[in-house]
Amino acid sequence: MSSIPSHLASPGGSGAGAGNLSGASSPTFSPLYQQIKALILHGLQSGEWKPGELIPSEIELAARFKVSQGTVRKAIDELAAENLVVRRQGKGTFVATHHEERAHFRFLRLMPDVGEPHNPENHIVEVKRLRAPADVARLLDIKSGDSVIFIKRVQVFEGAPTILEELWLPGAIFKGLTAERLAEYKGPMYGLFETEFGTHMIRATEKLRAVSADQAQAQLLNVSIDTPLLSVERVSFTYGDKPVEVRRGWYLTEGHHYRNELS
Amino acid sequence: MSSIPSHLASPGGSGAGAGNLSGASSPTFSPLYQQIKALILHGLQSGEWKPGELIPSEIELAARFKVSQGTVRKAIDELAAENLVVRRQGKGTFVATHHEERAHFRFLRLMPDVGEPHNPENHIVEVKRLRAPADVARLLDIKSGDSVIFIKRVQVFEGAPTILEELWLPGAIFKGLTAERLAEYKGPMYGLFETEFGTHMIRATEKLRAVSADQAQAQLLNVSIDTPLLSVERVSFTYGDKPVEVRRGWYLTEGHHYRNELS
DNA sequence: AAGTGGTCTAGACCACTTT
DNA sequence: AAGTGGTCTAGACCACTTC
Repeated sequence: MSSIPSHLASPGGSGAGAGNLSGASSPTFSPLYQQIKALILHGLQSGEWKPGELIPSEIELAARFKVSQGTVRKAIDELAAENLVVRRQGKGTFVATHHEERAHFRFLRLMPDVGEPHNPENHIVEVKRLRAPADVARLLDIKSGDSVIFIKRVQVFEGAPTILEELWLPGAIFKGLTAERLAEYKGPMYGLFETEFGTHMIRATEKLRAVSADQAQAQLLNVSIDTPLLSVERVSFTYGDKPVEVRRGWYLTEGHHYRNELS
Repeated sequence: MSSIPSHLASPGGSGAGAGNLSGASSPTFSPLYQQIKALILHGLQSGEWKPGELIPSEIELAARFKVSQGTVRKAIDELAAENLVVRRQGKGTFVATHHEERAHFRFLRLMPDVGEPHNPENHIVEVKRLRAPADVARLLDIKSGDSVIFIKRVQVFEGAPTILEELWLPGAIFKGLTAERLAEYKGPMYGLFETEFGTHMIRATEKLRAVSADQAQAQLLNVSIDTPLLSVERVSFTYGDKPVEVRRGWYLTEGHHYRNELS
């Protein structure tokens, strides 16, 4: 099912001079490598190459798209910079996956104040289907009242309950997700989403606040009411900037902190 | 500091071991463009080109370093990706500066929940010299007891006190910094550091926690005691990963949030 | 030995800015 | 018109991995 891309309208390019400026209005150009990038992105989005798999070599892509290897290289360079693919010298270029040590801590920012980061235990508190509240629906870009999966869980670090999270997932995508499947799954939840539901998270936005633990939160985290908690509201996106998860977390930050790098 | 920046041109001695290009495999090698990047970085660090200034063109740098323009380009690409320089087509490549709208919100992550971000008013509470406590000294990579400048300030957004900050700066670098100068200065403090003290921040690490306001903090922020505050501990670095600021902030997050992008 | 990504070069042309 | 960064090409060679 190799889709031969339609002709790329290249403004530049040496040799065959296709570059035209004489047209009255040239509203949009994009560089050739951006068009190539979009084509590769489409291959990722459509599932032509799945997470963990090898994509065609630069030379092969260059031949397929009828451009030079250097142009393919620049396209892949950007995809690699965005963590969508991973280059491995001598082996090839792979679709990024959450089933890697490398990706584990990209979305888990809570670190122990001393010592090495550890993988949390996962305690599922509740899983149910319900109709999306207005605020969640807006964030997920679905209609208010559409079916969503609601998950409540507690993550335990070294025996201490530390993170309480509530997740809302679009029911249309995550149909069939059960508490049992979640409970038995080892590793990051994004790995499960990727493997079982074909939905690969690529980026997220977060809003952080300091709040006081209410009665229910205090009980689940085994602290007293009004303990300060770090509130983290996350919206995660898959290819095409499509939102696929709303996650509200409350982090206990005694002995842990949320790390961030500014550059 | 004792090197002569203007004679980077001769390839013979530059880089100490970076001499030949066609070199056989040696224990340590770095790609040419990384060596060029290091040389340009040295020009930035040594003050040969100051923030806001134009650096030599790619062609000129290529001639100076005796490499191709493409190699210089790749070196500058990385520097631009790290926000150390800014490329402007048709004009040239400029040293990054904090005196730009563009940079203003790179280190100010607190955003209003609704509406556009606004520039805060700056209220200096206290400025004094003192001896570095052990924890601050460790973070600043100086000796405990060395002179540091201590600054306490409150930032006011739209009339509401929102951020309380305490800064520790190495006395050796920020000699002569006074409350008056701070109070009268408009714009981001990093702009002042850059212009008046020749110290340009390039990156920072932060640790975030949720805490309860103590008596003094509550009073300065005009909230009741035990109000949850977002605690932000920042260490800022200049060229060469040298720490030059420790900043401890307490953010009021009612009506504001700390935004973060994960990718 | 063959295939992959990584580096480096040289040259061409384009888009943008200033002179 | 001249200079700058931006794009694109073609070819060479290197380093790493696998066969």
